[in-house]
Amino acid sequence: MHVPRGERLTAQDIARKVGVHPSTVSRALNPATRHRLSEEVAARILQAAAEAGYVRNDLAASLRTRRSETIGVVLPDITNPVFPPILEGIEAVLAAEGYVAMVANGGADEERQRLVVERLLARQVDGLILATASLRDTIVELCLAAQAPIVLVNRSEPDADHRVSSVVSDDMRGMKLAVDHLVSLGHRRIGHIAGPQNLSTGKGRLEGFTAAMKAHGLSAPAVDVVVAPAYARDAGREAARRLLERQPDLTAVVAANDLLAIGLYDELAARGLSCPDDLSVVGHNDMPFVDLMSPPLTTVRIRHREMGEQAAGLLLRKVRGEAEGGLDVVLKPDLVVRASAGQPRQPGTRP
Amino acid sequence: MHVPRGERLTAQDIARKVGVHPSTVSRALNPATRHRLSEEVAARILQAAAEAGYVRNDLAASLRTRRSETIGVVLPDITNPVFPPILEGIEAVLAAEGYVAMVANGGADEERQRLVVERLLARQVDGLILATASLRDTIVELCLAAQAPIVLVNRSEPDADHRVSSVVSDDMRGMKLAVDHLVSLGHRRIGHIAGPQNLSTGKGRLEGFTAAMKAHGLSAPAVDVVVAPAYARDAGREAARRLLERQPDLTAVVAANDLLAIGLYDELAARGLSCPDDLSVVGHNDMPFVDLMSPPLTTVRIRHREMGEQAAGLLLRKVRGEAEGGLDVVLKPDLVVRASAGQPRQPGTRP
DNA sequence: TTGAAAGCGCTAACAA
DNA sequence: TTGTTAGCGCTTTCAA
Repeated sequence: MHVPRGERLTAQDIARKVGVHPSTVSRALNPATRHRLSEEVAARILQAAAEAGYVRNDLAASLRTRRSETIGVVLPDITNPVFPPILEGIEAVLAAEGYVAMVANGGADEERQRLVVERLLARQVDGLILATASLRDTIVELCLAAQAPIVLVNRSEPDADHRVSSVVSDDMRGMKLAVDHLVSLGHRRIGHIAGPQNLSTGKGRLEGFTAAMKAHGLSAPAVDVVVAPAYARDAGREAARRLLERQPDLTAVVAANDLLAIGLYDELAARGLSCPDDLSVVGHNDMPFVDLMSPPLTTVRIRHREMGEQAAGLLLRKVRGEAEGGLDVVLKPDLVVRASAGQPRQPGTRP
Repeated sequence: MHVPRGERLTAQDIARKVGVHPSTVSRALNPATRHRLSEEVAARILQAAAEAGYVRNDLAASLRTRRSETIGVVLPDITNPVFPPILEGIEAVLAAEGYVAMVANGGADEERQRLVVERLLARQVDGLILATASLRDTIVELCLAAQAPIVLVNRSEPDADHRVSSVVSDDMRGMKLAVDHLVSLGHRRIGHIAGPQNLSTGKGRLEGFTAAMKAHGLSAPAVDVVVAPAYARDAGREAARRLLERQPDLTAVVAANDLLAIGLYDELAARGLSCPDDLSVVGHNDMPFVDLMSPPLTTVRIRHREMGEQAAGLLLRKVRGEAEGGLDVVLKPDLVVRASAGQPRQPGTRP
């Protein structure tokens, strides 16, 4: 065991210094109770505390008040480019309210996620923001059982019983934007590289794609869908390979995610095919720097920072008892037109 | 004020259930003291705790033990692509040791950073990892005064008195790799878009660039340096504009950072110039997806995840009193050759 | 091997 | 307006 470092000053020390009782110090330091003190005493305490460099022990305060002003954030993978802006949004809102974020990378493994959430709960977080992956998992159950306020971000619970709140993008609309754009360019044979079907975004976007195609009177075999097992570049490439083999007639593909679109780029390059001349591509997310790729990716933009802000705001309201039950926030995505989707190649030709 | 949610079980509750004293429960739950108990009692306690779903209140334990097993991580900007892998590395090492990370976005503002660090200190973090920006700031002083163990990551303290430890990349070597590569391609007139000179990476890389050029017998006016005020795309573009105006003879530019290199790409595109035909470009960091840009960026790779791992490991050793004073870890970078640097254009020509 | 007692530093009900 | 008292839930001597 290590030796604890230099003793810190306590409210007792300040009290002694000023000649008041510790509870008076506590009252002076808390803006909400300060007015119950004479201005003169409050001022003397504040000054003495500042002079001595006193810093309150928030742990002790939390133990007493049962509020830690700490929020747990569980991510599956911080290196996935969608999460940093979400985290930034969360952090900004929390900081403005005096809260801090305890961030834990849960990974994809359910068991490890359980552990992470339990550890956060043991640290008495006031609530949790879950950006974890799987659609119906035990983590939500765990939090619910612990009566911890939670908000899901970038995913939602499938069941309509609205036990939990979530902040998501409108995937139906997103896919409609993508498909409408391609159809307006003249495409009729459009494929979809879908995301994992155990994720709400994977399922929702597939649904949105199908609905949008149907709205244009388009259906199989003009349509083909392949499911990628993960939102990852290599999974996208592998899915693209299967899709292009199965349906060489396709003139355009909508990917459920920019990473998958990049995998599709890889496969096109490997086949010596050109985008958009041989195949038009539309992604989803508008993650950073996709405007710099060759060709710049046309994609559906999700405002991730705002997602994080909304999630943190919603959670804080729950923590304070101002919001109850399952309240969903749905953000509107936009289409960002760049250069990866163009007119279809000559009808009937195959690349 | 919100109503505290459902009461949680305490060690007392478990003690009552099993018919032992709370301190016995504590001993059973702690693997380090469990052996001092009869196996039978320990087993009964463990089972009762598991059955009842007991979760220890870590806050109370921390208050008593003066160890929070929590590490504060201060970042200037989580959306900067270098930080997610660093954070991932930190988080992985901490998690393996039972620690969690409290992450706070400090921003660039010193005052706000102070606040953030103070808040973390108040929460009794056992130590801090600072990835914050400025070279000589008050934040380090603040931590030192509070006697909090700290490790700097991706920056170091300039003064050689080695008060603090840091984990950095070997920028001298990184710039040498970049310059050697360009020189071997035939370049003689090479410019540098330097990073902010109040950051150790900005300063170090400029130094490395100058030294590497000198080693080849190259100096002004074959050399020109322009300083970007921030590691950002637009700052890079603006710096590139100044550099290209001032020195149209340059055939190659080394950027102190990939973001700056991207800004340079932007400026080249705006001028209708081609990379690498008109100008060769080498970046620094190898951030995700620069291999997908057009042209794929030749750059110096830094192993950011490992930086995070090393920083966390080093800090944990300090927290445990196993490491003292200023211990620096320097990681070796590599050159990743892609397509943004080629042979120089015809000598004497200007693009 | 287990229990008893004390206290980490703070806040909040209650008293004065 | 301020002090007194008690206790948040845990761990850790000390004693048995």
